Amino acid sequence: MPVPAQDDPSAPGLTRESLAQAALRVLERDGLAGLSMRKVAAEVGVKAASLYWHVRNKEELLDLLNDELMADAEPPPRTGHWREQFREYGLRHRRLLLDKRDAAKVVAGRLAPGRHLLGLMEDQLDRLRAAGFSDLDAAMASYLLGAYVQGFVLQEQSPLAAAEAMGGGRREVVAAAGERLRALPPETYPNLVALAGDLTDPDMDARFDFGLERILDGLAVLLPPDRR
Amino acid sequence: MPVPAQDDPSAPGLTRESLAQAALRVLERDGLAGLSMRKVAAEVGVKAASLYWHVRNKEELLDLLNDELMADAEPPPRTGHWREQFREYGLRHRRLLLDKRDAAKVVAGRLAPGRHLLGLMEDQLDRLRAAGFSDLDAAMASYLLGAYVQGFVLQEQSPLAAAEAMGGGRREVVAAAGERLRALPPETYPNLVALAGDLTDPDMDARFDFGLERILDGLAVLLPPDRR
DNA sequence: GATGCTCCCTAACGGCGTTAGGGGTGATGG
DNA sequence: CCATCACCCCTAACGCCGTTAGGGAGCATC
Repeated sequence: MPVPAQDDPSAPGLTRESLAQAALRVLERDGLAGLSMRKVAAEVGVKAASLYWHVRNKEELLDLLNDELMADAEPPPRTGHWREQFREYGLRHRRLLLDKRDAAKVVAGRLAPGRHLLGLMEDQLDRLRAAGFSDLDAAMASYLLGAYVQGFVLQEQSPLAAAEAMGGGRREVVAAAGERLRALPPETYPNLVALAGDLTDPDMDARFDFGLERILDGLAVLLPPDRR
Repeated sequence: MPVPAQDDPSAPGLTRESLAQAALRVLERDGLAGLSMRKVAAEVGVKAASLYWHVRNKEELLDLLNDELMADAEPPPRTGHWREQFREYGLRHRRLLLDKRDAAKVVAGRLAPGRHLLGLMEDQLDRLRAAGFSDLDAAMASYLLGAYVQGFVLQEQSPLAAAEAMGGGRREVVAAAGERLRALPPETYPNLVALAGDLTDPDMDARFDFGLERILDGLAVLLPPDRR
């Protein structure tokens, strides 16, 4: 059988980019735990060992995937108050991580920023400085927002992972967590029992907004009053 | 809750707790990627299959490890301003995740809180309510702090993972990241180039404090002026 | 026609999580 | 005193994984 795979007539041979896109398809289908070199290879009609011609190892492929995840990101419109723009950055970043399956886990603890993210950081820093933040404050604020979004989405998606492990959807898992809190002995955990409803409120949008507004309020303090 | 003796692998029977402690030792020695059922079993002088008598699967062992990581946590002294106490909570949480290798990755995206963390949450909520926060705000604030700390430490530890992959220590990796930023084309990335020093400042304590103070400022706004 | 580069292959290594099924040990109870 | 049975660990194996060694086909260059 000397005939090579026929799957894509426009295929220009494998590229690092086409590998990243294939990895993204596997990620959305099988999740991060199901993403293997063999599956990515099969996705592009090739055997696993062939990937190592284009990529040093799996870690490097995940770096490419990391950048690919940011490919769709678009900076918010450059109009209105800095606060509005910065908030929109946070909202879009979260939305991006939520949209692709396990995206937060892929991004988590990865150092290399990748071209797409670099562009976003550049733009964000530019706006922060224009808003009146000092160089150091702008750098710190950017890092702060990134840490919050990443930590939040990571926690946000954890019930989803638990949901597919056992039966049931996301809502059932969260409701079960609430029941577990309510079932605690009230004499040793009075606050957890009393606040079980608030702690397991499934409206994650509102919860994210809460933290985002707190951060925005905290950052505003750094500006001279006339620029807040 | 039985508390068995310290690590004598042969004398006592295995318990879930001794497994958690063994897993913690393997984690500190080999990191999360090197933590396997076979190694944990060897750590307690047993074969891998035997673990499945005490634990449903690896995921459940990681849940135990997650709780074990929180075992040393102590709530801050209950004196002084709420702000001081809440800040201390953040500092201690970060310190805990930094102290044990890969702790942030173990905790990341894990749903089950575990006994130790439940106790801390209970205490933290109690203080927030005592400080004057509404039930909902207290729950939200607790979640906000958790998300920030987790996201921050996860990013903070990523250069460390990269450092052990290639040669060099943490500082060299961070310095190399700074050089990479400085080497970008200044006409398309003027802000990244200009702020390279601030963005890769290795003083992570200061960077963490910055975000923490912003969050505290943001939370203070929610209180009536006389309780801030 | 030979050389050498590119890009994919087969085959294999050691390690992984997990399961099936078996054996020994000690308490229980007839 | 012996049968039973729950407990706890074992061997062996399955199918998956990341990664490497070495080979071969196609193609451009000399």
